[in-house]
Amino acid sequence: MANQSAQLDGVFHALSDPTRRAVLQRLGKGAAPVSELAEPFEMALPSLIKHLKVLEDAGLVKSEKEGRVRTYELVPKKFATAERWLSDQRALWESRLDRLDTYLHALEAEEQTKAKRRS
Amino acid sequence: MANQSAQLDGVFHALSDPTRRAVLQRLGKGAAPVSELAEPFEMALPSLIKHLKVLEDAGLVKSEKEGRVRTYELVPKKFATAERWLSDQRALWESRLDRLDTYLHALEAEEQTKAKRRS
DNA sequence: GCGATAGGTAGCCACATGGCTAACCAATCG
DNA sequence: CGATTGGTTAGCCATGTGGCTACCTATCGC
Repeated sequence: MANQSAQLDGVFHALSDPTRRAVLQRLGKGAAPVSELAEPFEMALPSLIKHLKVLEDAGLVKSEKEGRVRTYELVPKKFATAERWLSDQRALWESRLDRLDTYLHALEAEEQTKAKRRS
Repeated sequence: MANQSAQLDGVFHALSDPTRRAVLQRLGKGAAPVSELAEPFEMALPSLIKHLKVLEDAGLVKSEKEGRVRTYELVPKKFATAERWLSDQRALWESRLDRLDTYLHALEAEEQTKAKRRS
């Protein structure tokens, strides 16, 4: 778990590009060689290969070469890094809103007490 | 929901920087003015303000100015955009793995049938 | 061995990003 | 009013990113 933050940088950056997200989406349906991954896009091969490198550096994807074909596949575990950060974040503000809610209810209850005293 | 993809670009890009994630984390505990958000960081004010702009452009955060103080607060709804993409992704490959699992079990069952036939 | 196929490298370019300083508002305070 | 405080704008710089073309390498099929 060394340098969680740097990992998040890489993962989120990798996800911030539509081409790369499309590649991931494709890989969600199963492993595929470079040529197949490249097929849906207009761009030149080297451009796509750069994207694949970004994804692999981020750890979202891994590849292996057999003969002249390199096959890529998803590393689902890595997605969890991002998901965890987001859900931790949500837990943070949700708990705050809960406390706020509790506080507001407490206030309201107090108001009612006062109202009764006044009546 | 116009141009989902461009939104994801912005959100994920905004999340890909440790400073910005730290700011979000801080805002998870409640709204805060610029000066308070800037306090934990070494960097010059204008640099941090750029980060705040990125966050606001991505829609993760909103701000309002009162007097000379600008207060920022979280827009939790926006996080859902990212979370949804990730969980959709996961649903995709999980269903695939399920099918694969089913397939493997089917294969195994068939093998056993054959084995019985052979015996 | 030779040509076709699959991929990879190098190097270029335009533009975006993240940092800075300096100078500039615009409220407040005394 | 004048100084201070809280932000903001402008503009500079180095580096990163995403695209390209051109060329190179390695395997495969015949």
